[in-house]
Formats: sequence, C-alpha cells, structure tokens
Amino acid sequence: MPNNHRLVIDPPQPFDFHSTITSHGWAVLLPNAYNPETNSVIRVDPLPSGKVAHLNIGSDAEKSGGQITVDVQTARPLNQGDERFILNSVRHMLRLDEDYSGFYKLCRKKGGAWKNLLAGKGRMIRSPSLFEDLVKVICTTNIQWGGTKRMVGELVDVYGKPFDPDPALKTFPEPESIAGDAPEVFKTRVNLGYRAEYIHGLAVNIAEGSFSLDDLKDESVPTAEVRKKLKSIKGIGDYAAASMLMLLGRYDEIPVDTVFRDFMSQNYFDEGAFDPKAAVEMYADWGEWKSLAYWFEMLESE
DNA sequence: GTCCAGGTCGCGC
DNA sequence: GCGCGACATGGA
Repeated sequence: MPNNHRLVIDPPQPFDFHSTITSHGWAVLLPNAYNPETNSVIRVDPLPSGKVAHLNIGSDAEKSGGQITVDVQTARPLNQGDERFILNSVRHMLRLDEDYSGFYKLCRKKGGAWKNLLAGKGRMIRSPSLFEDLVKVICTTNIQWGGTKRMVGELVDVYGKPFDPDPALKTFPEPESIAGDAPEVFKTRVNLGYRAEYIHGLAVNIAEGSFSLDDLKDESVPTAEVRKKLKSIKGIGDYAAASMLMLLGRYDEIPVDTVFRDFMSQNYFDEGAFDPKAAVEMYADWGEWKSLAYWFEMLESE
C-alpha cells in the first residue's frame, strides 16, 4: 500500500510557476514529465534513506504566486531526512532561492515588453543534480530535440532505479550506476553514439571522486574558472558551457547555437548577414544578465 | 538512400 | 588562436 504525503512550499514573490517549469525543454526530459492538465511536473527520485519517491510538483493557484505543492508517493512512509531532501531538491529545481532583483531592475529600465517578465518570470527549471544537467546538456549537442529525448530516455530506462509501485518509472541514473559498467558494455546498452565515452567518462570521474561537482556549485569561484572547469569535461564546449553556466545561475555568457542564430537572424539581421559576435554584443548592456535576457526575449516572442 | 542535428574534438597551421 | 574534417545515431 503506497504512502502519500503532501509537502507545501511558499515561493518567494514574485514567482511564476508555469513560466518556470516551461522555460525550456527540461520538464519533458525523463525522469521528468509534464502534465499539461494539472500544470505540474512529475518525476522519480532516489532518497537518502534508499527509498525511491514519485514526486508531483504543482501549484495550487491558477495564477502565479500560489503555493507550491509536492505530492510525494513512496512505498513506505517518509522519514524527516527524506522530507528535507525533497524540499531542498524542489527548491533547487525551481530556483526559489535565486535573487532576480538585478534582472528585474534592468527589465523595468528597458520597459516595453520587458515588463512582462516582472510578474515572476526568469527562472529556468533545472535538475536536482549537476550530473543530470551535465549529461542532459551533452545530449543536446549536435542532435535534434527528438534525439535528446531518446538518449536521455535510454539512460533512465537502463541505469535508473525503478519506483516500486510502478517499476516502469525510474530515477535519473547515479554516476555510480553508469560507472559500474565497463565502457564497452555501456556503449552496447545505450545508443549514445560518440557521446557514450563522454558520458561514461564523466560518470567514472565523478564516481571515483577525481572530478568534483562541488567546485562548480561554489558561488565564490569566479565565473571564468567555473567555465574553464566545465570545458575540461569532454563533450562540453562553448555552447554547452554557457548553457551549464545558466543552469548554475550565471548569465554573463550567451550559448551560441542554432536556436540563438535562428532567433537573432530572424529578428536583428538581414538575410544571411548574421554575425555571432555582433549578435552577442547586442546584449552587452544586460551585464551579468545577458543570457537570461536573450532567452526570455526569445520565449516571449513566440 | 542521403542529409544533418540546441556542437565538440583533435589536429595542422 | 583559427580553420577544418570527423564524429555515432536515428529522424527528417
């Protein structure tokens, strides 16, 4: 008999739940799933106690600003440590502790459509763990979105921990789980193409402790150093590093990829005249908020 | 069948 | 520091 438990979080103000979970594709990359009817994100996660939990992260209010609800389902009752872990995890995913006042200040100054962001937009959903975000970002390079979903889905299916009441639902793999297979075996169990050795290598390095994710999370470390550390990971180049920096809450660098090229070409350049340096330069006055400004300008224009 | 994707690597200059 | 081909895989 599964155990159900509801956790409630009061978000900071302003806060737009729907904008946060739909701010990019992460909400539909396994183990995440988006339920448009309830406007919630579902996901399965391992807990410190060893249990596996099914989370339904939603917001009770129709409008932004409402309480965040986390409906947790587990095979056996949660203990306090698990509960705290889930709350921290959701806070991290939704970036409830990130300060956007500097960004909003610039939006107010710019006026016009930028004011639409003041109602609590600007948050981009991320994964509970940096390993998951790194793997997912690597899986967005040199491939279409459908391919990203397939590869991430295979990883979850083969290396994730099943959720007892419904074993088809699985967690995102721990580095140890992937590192437990030899690289040759890993390659045959999931079809990741040339990315297989990048992801397996990263998992091994993290599992062995030779690559520390804590350095990346350290807010006192200058962005240039974090960037360098990110780029030392095989498979993480300029675009992926800039994307990871965004997920880490550092917005000084714009990820230049086909999405950026297409958006900028269409809106700011004559046919075929796109110039990446000039395009990036257009966001110079956003200072430490450049990539966030670009991203939400693009979302708002859709 | 052929092309190529939310790029990156490793090489040669 | 810059240009360029190779890169696995499966969907378009």
